[in-house]
Amino acid sequence: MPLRLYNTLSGQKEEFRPLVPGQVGMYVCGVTVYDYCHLGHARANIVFDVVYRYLQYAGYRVTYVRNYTDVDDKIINRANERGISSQELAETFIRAFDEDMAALGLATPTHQPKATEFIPQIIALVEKLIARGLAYESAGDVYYSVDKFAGYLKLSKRTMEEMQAGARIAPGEQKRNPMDFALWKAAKPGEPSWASPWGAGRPGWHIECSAMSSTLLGDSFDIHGGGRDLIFPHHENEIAQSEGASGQPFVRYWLHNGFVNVNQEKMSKSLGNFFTIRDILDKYDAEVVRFFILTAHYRSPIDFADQQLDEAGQALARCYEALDQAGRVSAATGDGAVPAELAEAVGRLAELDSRFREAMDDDFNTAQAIGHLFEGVRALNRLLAADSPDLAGTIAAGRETLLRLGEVLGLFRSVPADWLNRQAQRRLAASGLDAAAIEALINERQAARKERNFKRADEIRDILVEKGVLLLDGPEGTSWKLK
RNA sequence: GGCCCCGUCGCCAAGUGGUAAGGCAGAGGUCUGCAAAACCUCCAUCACCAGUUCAAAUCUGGUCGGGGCCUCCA
Repeated sequence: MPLRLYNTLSGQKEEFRPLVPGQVGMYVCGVTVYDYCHLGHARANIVFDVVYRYLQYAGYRVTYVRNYTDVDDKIINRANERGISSQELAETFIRAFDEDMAALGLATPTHQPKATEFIPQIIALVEKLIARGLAYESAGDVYYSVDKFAGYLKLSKRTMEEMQAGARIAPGEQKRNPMDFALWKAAKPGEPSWASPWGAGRPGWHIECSAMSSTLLGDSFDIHGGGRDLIFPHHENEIAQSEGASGQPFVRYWLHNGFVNVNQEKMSKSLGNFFTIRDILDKYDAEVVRFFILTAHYRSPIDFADQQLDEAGQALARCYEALDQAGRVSAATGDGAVPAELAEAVGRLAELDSRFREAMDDDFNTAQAIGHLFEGVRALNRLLAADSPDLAGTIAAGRETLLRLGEVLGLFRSVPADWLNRQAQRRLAASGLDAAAIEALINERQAARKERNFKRADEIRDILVEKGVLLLDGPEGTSWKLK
């Protein structure tokens, strides 16, 4: 079954046919580096990380470009507030972004260009747009003349009339049409600037992406991604710039991820209801965050709530428990015979890869793919419960499959026992309980059990249960975990 | 105001014409001295109304409810 993906441009799912068979060029709008990233950035980047991983798993050679926009009004303003240079500010937050993405387990893109490294290409692009009559200079600024580009608003599917209401001309701007947008801004005192044919200045917002994508991927490429909120104006303007300059179709497939909501409302800086990635990773395991994000389809909104993250942690633990158990099964010694009642479970595991691909081929339906992984986990647990040496080979193969598919989603990448242990530590720290005191009670209970004083043993269990501590009696003694 | 999206079990969430995946929580059972984990069994007719169709959660119209975009934003 071919890969199908939802193209914002056409408004429907389409079969994916890359420009060059077997290869994919993909550009994702990164961040404007003026602050720490929030959960919304985490979602966008995780979603496209999975797209990147899956395309590779499906056999494509992928060139993945994710940019840093490191020159912009917001950066300049923030830098001025802090009394540092915008370059210094940008570098600080580029570093922070890199750390956050690494913490979330993202694969590194093929290229991570910075806008300020592409100033010559940006200037050349603006010159080309002027030469083609699509842009005009006005008092040191250069604006894109949107009514000269026939395809304008084809991505956001609006009309100029609909947009006019919200269009504004900011003080100091010399636009012919309120909808025109700046390609180049004349330098004001104290701003970073570069020499250009129109005097000292700096790029406008959208142009850097057109310049970087065409340089690194060509005038036409396969996939362009970003958050929904970038559809207008950012991506619309990119299309106008890139297609206006090259005369070629810019992007074949536009992919946009949905928002992260908090209490049913969009999380955004203007509403002040955002959580930074750092805030979240302080409280939750990075893989739990990734898992949570991938349990919803990428185009749907997701509502962030503690309860959801806790449940995601429980669910992920179920996977790691099974992987841990499966990893402990010693090498096959039997003849590999499968009892009839386990044939279904074995079949599940055998089909897992194709089911997973089927889900992912349907517009990267990670929610469904994860559903299949859980069926795999159950099947694996069934085989483990049978406790038969004959099944060791099958269990090992099933475990390998789960790990391989998990890797495509960026999941199951820890040593299971380590992950489970880390979770336990994290919860213990959060609970404020004293591990030594718990251990002491466990020792007392062990002594009681030895004397077959089950009354006292159960009392101790009850005491600990009340504190949220569960005792686990195993062949190698008693361990414990938090409820 | 214009345009658009959504409303599926207690919670989360797939499914977009052929009779409801999965996770969490819950109930019963197996296992266990007792527990936990695991396994087995059970647990929804898809906001409402009216249509189209042999057949609708899935299509059409309407009602109610929630959200987004139109301005910087993943």
